Amino acid sequence: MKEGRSVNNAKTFIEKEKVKSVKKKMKTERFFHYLAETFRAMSDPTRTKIIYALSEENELCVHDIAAIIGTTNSAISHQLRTLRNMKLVKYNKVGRVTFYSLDDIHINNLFAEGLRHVEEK
Amino acid sequence: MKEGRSVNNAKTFIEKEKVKSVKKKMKTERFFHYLAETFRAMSDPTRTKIIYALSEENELCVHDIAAIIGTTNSAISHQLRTLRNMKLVKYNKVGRVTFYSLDDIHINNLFAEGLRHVEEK
DNA sequence: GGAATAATTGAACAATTGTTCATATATTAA
DNA sequence: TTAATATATGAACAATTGTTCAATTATTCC
Repeated sequence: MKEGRSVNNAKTFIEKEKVKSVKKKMKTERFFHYLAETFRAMSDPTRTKIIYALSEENELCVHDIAAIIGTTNSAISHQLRTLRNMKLVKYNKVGRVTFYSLDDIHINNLFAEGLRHVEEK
Repeated sequence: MKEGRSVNNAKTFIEKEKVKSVKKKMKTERFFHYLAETFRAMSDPTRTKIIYALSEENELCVHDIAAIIGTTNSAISHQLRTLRNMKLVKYNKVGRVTFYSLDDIHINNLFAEGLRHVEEK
């Protein structure tokens, strides 16, 4: 029998034990902020397009990404900065061309899991 | 040898074949928007806390989530609506108490992949 | 019925976001 | 050196977001 769940003499239905137990397992404020920021980096259509393109082709320059998505180099460059800051992409400069790719296999996994979810909904 | 990559007579370094090939694989505008929205649903610290709490305890009422996180019922209720709209959580109403839980195993997987990424960075 | 509790909702507000446009920096070619 | 190309960046703008506060709805207890 779970405490607090059934009608009882308490003023509220708060399940104190559950609250206590989960509270103990909670991570730091900083952790949740960083986790949220990671998801946020993937939360814009332009950025999901960029990530998808990179997941298909592995390495692309700014100009090509803009051509694929059909927008300006500037918009792509701004978004790549966001992805760079959140360490979702890495880059390799060759002459005046910067080639971008997904940072590591974890990003591929995380993104693939999102793809799978959307494809199945 | 990759076309367009080495110095050539073209005016630009755009790799036309790559662009063409990735363009062909691109999903619809709608798909990328929905994918972005899914990640966006997980892109706020309060919401990552809610999802984390639900991943630890499986079923929690609004009041308990607010107690765990340390904020108001109203703020939690607003955020739960966002999560409900994006089908990340489902609910089960018992009397005047609404119990929330993660919608399906895919949400658990997606969130767990995010956790793993952050824990390893 | 009336009081209390749980949750939801709407309005309002500051804060953040993503794009565009113009400009700047860096590299290459002539 | 000068012109062209590739990318990056700063300012500005509308649009969106997350919280708070107050009010509302729904249910239970007396």
